[in-house]
Amino acid sequence: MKHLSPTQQKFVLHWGEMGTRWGINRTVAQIHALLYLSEKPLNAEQLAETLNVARSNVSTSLKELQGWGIVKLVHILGDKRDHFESMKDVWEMFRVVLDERKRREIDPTLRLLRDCIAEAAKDKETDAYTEERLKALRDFFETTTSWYAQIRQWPTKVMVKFIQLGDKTLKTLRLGG
Amino acid sequence: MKHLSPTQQKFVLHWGEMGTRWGINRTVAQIHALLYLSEKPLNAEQLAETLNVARSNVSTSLKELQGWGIVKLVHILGDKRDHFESMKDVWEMFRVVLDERKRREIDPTLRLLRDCIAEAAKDKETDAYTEERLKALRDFFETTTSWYAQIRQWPTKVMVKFIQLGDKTLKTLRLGG
DNA sequence: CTGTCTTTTCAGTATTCACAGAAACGTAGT
DNA sequence: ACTACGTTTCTGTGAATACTGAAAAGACAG
Repeated sequence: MKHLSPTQQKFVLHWGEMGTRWGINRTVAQIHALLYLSEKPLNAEQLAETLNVARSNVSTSLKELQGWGIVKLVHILGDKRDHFESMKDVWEMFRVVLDERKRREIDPTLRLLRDCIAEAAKDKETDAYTEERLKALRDFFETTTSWYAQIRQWPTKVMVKFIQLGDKTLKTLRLGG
Repeated sequence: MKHLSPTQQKFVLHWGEMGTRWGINRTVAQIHALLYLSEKPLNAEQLAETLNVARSNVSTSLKELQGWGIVKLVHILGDKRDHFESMKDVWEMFRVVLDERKRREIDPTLRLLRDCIAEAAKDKETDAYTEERLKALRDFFETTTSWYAQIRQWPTKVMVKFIQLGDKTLKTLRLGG
C-alpha cells in the first residue's frame, strides 16, 4: 500500500463519501475500502500513512469496524503489530451489516412502536388516527424483519439464484399479477 | 397539532433520531414524522410551532421532503397558505425512499465501479487483486439492483403475500437448501 | 525489572453541519 | 401599483462531530 493507484484512490474516496450518506464516518468507510481492496492484511500505521490521518484516528475507526463485524484482527508471523483484514465475500458482508443495523436501529424502533401503540390505546390525548398510523408502521417492520430473519439464513448461492429469478418468482408462486 | 401527546412526542423524537442514523437531517425526519401522524395536512407555521424550530428551517426541510417524494403540497379551501401532507401508505413510502436512494447513491456507485474496473484493466498500477474485488462489488450491486427493479413493480398486496411466505419460497422454487 | 515497540485513551482543536433571524422575493387581492 | 401575507434565500452563530498529538497503558524481549 502506502501509495494508491488513481483508480484505488477514486474508489476509496467514493466509498468514504457513501459512508457519510448512510451515517457512517468517512474515515471509517475509507479504511474499510482500503482493507477490502488489499490482498494482505494491513496494520494501523500503513492505514494512517495511506490515508493521511492520525494513528489514533485509525485505532478508533478499526474498533468501530470490528464492532460492525466486517473487519477482523489478524497476526502476521514475525510481526508483533496488529494487522487487519476486511471480510471479502460481498454478500456475507452486506448480510453482516444488515444484521447489525437491524439490531441497532430497526429492533429498537419496533420496540418503541409497540410501546407507543400500547400507550396510545390507554391515553385519551393520542387520537385514533395517530394510533392507526403507528400500527401501520409496526406492521410494516414486523412483516419485513420476520421475512429478513428467514431469508438471511439462506446460503449465498441459493440467495443469488433466487435473486436472479427476479420477476419469475411471481408466476411460480402463483401470487397473481 | 401544536401540542403533541407524550406518545406522539416520543415517536417524533425517535423518528428524528433514526433519521440521523441513516443520513437524514433530524428536523427533516421530525417533520416527516409529524405529517405522517397527522390526519390533516399541516402548514409551515404549525410545524414550526410544534417542533420549536424556525420557519425558514421548516421551509427547507419541506423542500427536501418533497424532493424525496414522500411529502406533497396541498391546498385547503379558503386558506391560501401551503399545506403539506405525508404519503400514508407505508409500503409505498419505503418504495419511494428506496427508489430515491438507489438513484442518488447506488446508481452512481455502480457507474464508478464500472469506470474503476475499466481503468484498472488498462493501467499497470492497479493490481489484479483490487480489480477482482471491484468486480465482485459491481456484480453484487448489479444483481441486487436488477432484482429490485423487477420486484418494486409488484403491487403492495402481492408484495406482502410474497414476503409472508418467507422461507416457504425455497421449496416452491426448488432452489434446494 | 527495564527498555522498546505498539495500541489506546484523553483533552484540546478544527471542521462540518444545523439553525435562527433578517432580508429578499413571490403572489394574489384590491 | 400597492399591500398583505406567505415562502425562500442568505449570513452569522452555535452545536455536534471528527480529528490530532501527547500521554498513558499494555505487551514482550532481554
